[in-house]
Amino acid sequence: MAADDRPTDRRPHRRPTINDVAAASGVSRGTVSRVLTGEGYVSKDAREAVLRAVRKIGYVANRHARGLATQRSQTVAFVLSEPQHRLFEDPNFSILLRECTQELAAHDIMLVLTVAGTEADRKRVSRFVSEGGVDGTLLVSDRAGTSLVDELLGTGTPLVVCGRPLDDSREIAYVSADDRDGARRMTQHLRGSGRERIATIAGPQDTPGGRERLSGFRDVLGEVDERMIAVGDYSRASGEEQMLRLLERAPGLDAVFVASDLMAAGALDALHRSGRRVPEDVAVGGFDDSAAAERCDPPLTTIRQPWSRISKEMVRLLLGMINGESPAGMILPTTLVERASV
Amino acid sequence: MAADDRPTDRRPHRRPTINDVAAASGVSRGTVSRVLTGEGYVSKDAREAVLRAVRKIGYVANRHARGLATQRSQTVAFVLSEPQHRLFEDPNFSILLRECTQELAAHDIMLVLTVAGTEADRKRVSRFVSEGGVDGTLLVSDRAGTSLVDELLGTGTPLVVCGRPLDDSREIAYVSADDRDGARRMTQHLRGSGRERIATIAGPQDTPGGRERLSGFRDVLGEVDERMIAVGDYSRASGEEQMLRLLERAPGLDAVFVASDLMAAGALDALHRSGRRVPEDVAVGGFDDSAAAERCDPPLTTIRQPWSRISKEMVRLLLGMINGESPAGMILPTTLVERASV
DNA sequence: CTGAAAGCGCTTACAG
DNA sequence: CTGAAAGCGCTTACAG
Repeated sequence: MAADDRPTDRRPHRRPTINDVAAASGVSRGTVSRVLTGEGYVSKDAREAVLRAVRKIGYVANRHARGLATQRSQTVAFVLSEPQHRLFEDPNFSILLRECTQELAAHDIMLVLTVAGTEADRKRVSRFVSEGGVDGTLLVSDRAGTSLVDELLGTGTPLVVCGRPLDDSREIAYVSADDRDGARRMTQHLRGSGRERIATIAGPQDTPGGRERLSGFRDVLGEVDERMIAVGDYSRASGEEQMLRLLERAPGLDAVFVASDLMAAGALDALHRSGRRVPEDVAVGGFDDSAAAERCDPPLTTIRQPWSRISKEMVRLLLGMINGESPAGMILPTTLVERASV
Repeated sequence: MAADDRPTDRRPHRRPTINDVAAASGVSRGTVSRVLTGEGYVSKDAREAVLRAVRKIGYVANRHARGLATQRSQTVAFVLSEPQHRLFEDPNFSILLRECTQELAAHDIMLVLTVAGTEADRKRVSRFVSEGGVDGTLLVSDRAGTSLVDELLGTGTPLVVCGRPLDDSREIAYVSADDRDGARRMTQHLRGSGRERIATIAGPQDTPGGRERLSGFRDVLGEVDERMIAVGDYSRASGEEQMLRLLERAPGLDAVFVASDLMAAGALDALHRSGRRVPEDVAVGGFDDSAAAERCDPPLTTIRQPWSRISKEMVRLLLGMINGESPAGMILPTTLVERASV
């Protein structure tokens, strides 16, 4: 490559440092730092001179230098341990991410998202955290049982999990919707609408949500015929599939509680195809109140998770832990959203 | 809060440093660093002693210290400047993200994602980049005209944009599918199927893709009746809406090239509702080959963008620039995917 | 209110 | 092949 093949200003021109600011404003480095961090007393004159110099030379503090000196990165990781496609399917993640970003921004903390779908990803993420890249991490995962939680915990950095950890033997901070109570509510609602043969399509039984929602269902109905219980994997396709199985095993069912809206959408397809009218022949209750719920035909009666509140509490807990507080678990109430499927 | 309210090991126990490793392995700090970075010569004995010590005391290098010394963060940002919901709607982003993560991982570089939907977000992201938080950034945005590009460019850190920048007056690196040629291909395909009254629902005209695809359409048809041209905003709803407008203005149309699959899905709804059969009465061609394309009824004939290749080239360009190479633009070919809607 | 100095934990020529 | 030392760019007691 010829020398003049490279454009004029490609050479890595030196960024201004705090020394440049000090020189330009006629004060010491210490004083510059004090006005920038807002710590300690600085005279009005000095402050103004510094600020002017900063603006003039376009100074921005070096993140590594600051991090090294303060032992803080002012950054928090939002890690998604789900296989990636789920992130993009589930609108809940979107809300969670937005809310957490805003909440942290209010504390002048940067939020970076990392995806840890594969084992290699997980390794990289926990190394990133160990290295002090972030002050804490928010973990979003249904499979809280994976090694990631352990690795993250092992780094010694504060961790808050979204959703109830499967293994609660350790002292781990989390925020979760009250899945069990939500499931109870919906089941009661179905029964309250006069239904008597209520089935369920539960979520995966290796996830806390999957288990809790099934427990809630059982809480209300007591002893239930096992043929009325099917288990899906939260995907739309599995909702369809399991609905067909239920119809085969219990053609007379008149209601079904489906543990996620996405599966419920699949179940609706199956019901339509089998000639059932919803809600006339079969009532359908979902869970999540995702965007898909409204678009269903008929619009889905479902359980809303308080995502906004969940995000806020996650951030609050994490910031607390970063400042030395001990971890805690929080369970937040859900609400029933009535539409037309029951 | 009582003193014993805090659990036993909450105090921020000091992390081992390179000095601890040096002490434990009986060599100097310099030597430890050499084995860790892989630079310079180190005797086999020394290397093994160091590695043993590292493992024993669980040493992980401090990211800030290393970053300060090397002036590199070994991290790249993946910034999404779209309003967030789009990320979660568009499966293309998912692919792009996964591929970029993998590609960078091969170079031992961490990828962090940040969302810059609001103006405040954009400010925070560019500050993050200015501070040296990352060595370069991959920007995913259709509205490459926003201030974000300028701000990012202004930081002096390497930047590669996904999609062709609207304003190409600056020397900016980008990778894009050949939108114009893709649109040409599809239009030709529609004409090749015997259609004679071909309309289009274009994308937003303030996006490069929106413009290019319309240009491609025009390239093939030459002078076209402006009533055959509608403009949507890439959303499903707008596809439906614009299709209805087209049908009103040109009831005799027998084909429509829709600039995105999502809009095409909306257009299909409108066509069905108006009693048109697809493809018998009206042929529909999409763009993107998103997951939705296959699920359409009928499955959508569309243009596939080479996302995997795009990701690879973006990373390659970025790493090159980080190492001093000059920016470049790349345009990659698309392919026609035939399904049942034409 | 402010300067001088030590320190954060690494890397990297430079001698040897 | 390896140690001693300087340096990366900040922050923060400590004097004054």
